[in-house]
Amino acid sequence: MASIKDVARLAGVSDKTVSRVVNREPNVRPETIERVEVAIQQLGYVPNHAARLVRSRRSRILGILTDLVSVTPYSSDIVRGAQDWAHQNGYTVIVINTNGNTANEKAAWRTFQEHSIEGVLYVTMYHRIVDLKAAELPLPTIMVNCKSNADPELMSITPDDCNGARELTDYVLARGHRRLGYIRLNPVLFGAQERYRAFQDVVVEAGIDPKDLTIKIGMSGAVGQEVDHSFQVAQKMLIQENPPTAIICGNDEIALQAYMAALTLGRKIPDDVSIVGYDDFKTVSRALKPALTTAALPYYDLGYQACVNLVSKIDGQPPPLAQVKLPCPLVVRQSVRALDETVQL
Amino acid sequence: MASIKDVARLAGVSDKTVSRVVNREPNVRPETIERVEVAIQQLGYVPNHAARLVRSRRSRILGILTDLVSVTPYSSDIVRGAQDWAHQNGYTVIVINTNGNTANEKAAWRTFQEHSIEGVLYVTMYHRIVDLKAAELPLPTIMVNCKSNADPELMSITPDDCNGARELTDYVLARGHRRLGYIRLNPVLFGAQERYRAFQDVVVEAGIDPKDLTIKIGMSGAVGQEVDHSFQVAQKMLIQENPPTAIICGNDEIALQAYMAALTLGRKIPDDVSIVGYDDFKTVSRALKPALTTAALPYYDLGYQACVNLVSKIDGQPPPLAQVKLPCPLVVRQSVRALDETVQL
DNA sequence: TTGTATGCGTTATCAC
DNA sequence: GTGATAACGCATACAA
Repeated sequence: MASIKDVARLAGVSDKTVSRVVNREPNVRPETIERVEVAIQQLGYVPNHAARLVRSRRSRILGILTDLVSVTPYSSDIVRGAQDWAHQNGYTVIVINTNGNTANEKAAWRTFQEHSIEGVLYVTMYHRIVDLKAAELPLPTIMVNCKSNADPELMSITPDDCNGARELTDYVLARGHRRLGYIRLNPVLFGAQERYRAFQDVVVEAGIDPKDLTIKIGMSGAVGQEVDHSFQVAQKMLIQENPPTAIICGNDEIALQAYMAALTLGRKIPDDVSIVGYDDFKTVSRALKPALTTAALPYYDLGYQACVNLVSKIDGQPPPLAQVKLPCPLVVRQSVRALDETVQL
Repeated sequence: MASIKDVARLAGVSDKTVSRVVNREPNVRPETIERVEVAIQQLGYVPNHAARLVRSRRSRILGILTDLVSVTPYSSDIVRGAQDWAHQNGYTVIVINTNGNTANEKAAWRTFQEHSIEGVLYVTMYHRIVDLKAAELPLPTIMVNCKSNADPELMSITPDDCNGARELTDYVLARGHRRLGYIRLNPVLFGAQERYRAFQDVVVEAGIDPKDLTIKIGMSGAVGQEVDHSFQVAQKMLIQENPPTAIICGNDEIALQAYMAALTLGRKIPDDVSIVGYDDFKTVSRALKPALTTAALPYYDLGYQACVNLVSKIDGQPPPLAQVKLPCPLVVRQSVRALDETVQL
């Protein structure tokens, strides 16, 4: 590999002048720049990041720590968002997946330190609570899709499951539904709790009769190996006396099960029963017939915005807030029917 | 950050001795090792990768270049497989997503060079042909999920779509099906072509009457923005006179459409119609009722094995083969019915 | 506008 | 076994 000295020799200038050209520093005569650039071209010179880093201490590398990527394919959009921001802003990214294993996580932090990383995105694939403390972390860190109750100073960025679920429920109610089914996501998940609580709040505020509510758990078990009984749950719901006119599902995968259950029973969606999901897991939500109305998890933006906040903190600018929530926009498709005598939204 | 010198001073030894301990070189007295390690602990010393790299020229970093991660969520398992191998073997990985954009790709190669990367995994999210030439690449490279017709020397590792499709078709035929539907994946995709050709070959070899075959295209258009008409196609197939007893789908997403179509028409799977997919896209294949019989794309292994082959080449050991194919194992679930008078497999 | 001296944290070489 | 010294490729500070 050609070094800065080779370029200098070929261009007939000193190392420092080449350095100036490469780093676009001022005070170099245009014709010198030209000569240097020709030499760079000829030699195929590319600056050596390591050597640069030894002196300058700015690595322009961000670390991303992820846990269970294998389980939730779409959440890797968090990583994509972060990478996009990074590359648009001259940063490079090192991603390390721990598989939720503590030893791996420890090794990852060490690797980050070895590479003089400037800051870390601590990403979980499920929205959850992780009780880290800033003081225990060796590098500036932002939690993504998770947050710490132990340390309110620790920056975090999470989806606003609560508001998303409110809007979704509001939407269903606004279309005249009063007899509701709710199939809960694994209660272990923080997002599941928030969604469910929001649903409850809205339903109480709207004065829905509790007797008109059928609430069941669709998934349970440890994260990554849950058992899914939402198909059976949905079927039971549908064959009961006075079945719900709309079923709100904890996420899109449950909604898929509800679809299968309804179709198997010969029910039409949304004519016989309306269904909504959550996540906007596109391979499901867009593929279903009719396409699924749901709330979109802002994975990509989570990663992108996390970088913005993290780097602004590293650069010493105080970030707007320690705890940021990103909206989960309602995605209206065709799976909810407006009941008679109802004003269309 | 503590440096090797700080450790040396605290331990009362020279820099070089610390270096020896850190790198587990021989010829250090055990008690010296002990003293040094205590000092390392106390100072929280972590070796500086950049400084190390300036001297040693071995970065132990691998680069991964990906194209359209956003479109095919599961294919990011390629990256996961590669990362796992890397971390198990003391390597670090830098992933750069180009979004299929040429300018991004050029920038990525440059970034790789700046970081003195040892080798590159050129990963495509769809199985396809990319006509690169080894001589034009600045770093040792292996193509993953794609290959070059332009340069047979260029290493590649791809899924064996051809054999996977053969096995799948064989499986369906072995269960007594003779009237077959085939819904093709986007013919633009190389994998789609291989799968279709294999299907044709098997069907001819088995002496199936061409009149008993209904073959349609389910998806078309540019990669990443295709139009999906497989739902309609499947419905038409099912309402025709003498409908197929089994429908072979180009992939699992099409299979999902076929399921919806069948259920909407009140057909039972697999009693009225058997369905198989391809890919083993688990959010679909496992979620469907009944669960989908399909062939699994070996994404994870592709990434993992690519690293093995690439690094063995970098280390000067000749890799077994330039062009490696990995099997797509048949995943038997419940979506295919054995017709009467048929021996169970 | 350009060049020189020095040092970053580490490893390589060779001497003790 | 251990240590002194040079060298890696570049940036910083300062001199010319």
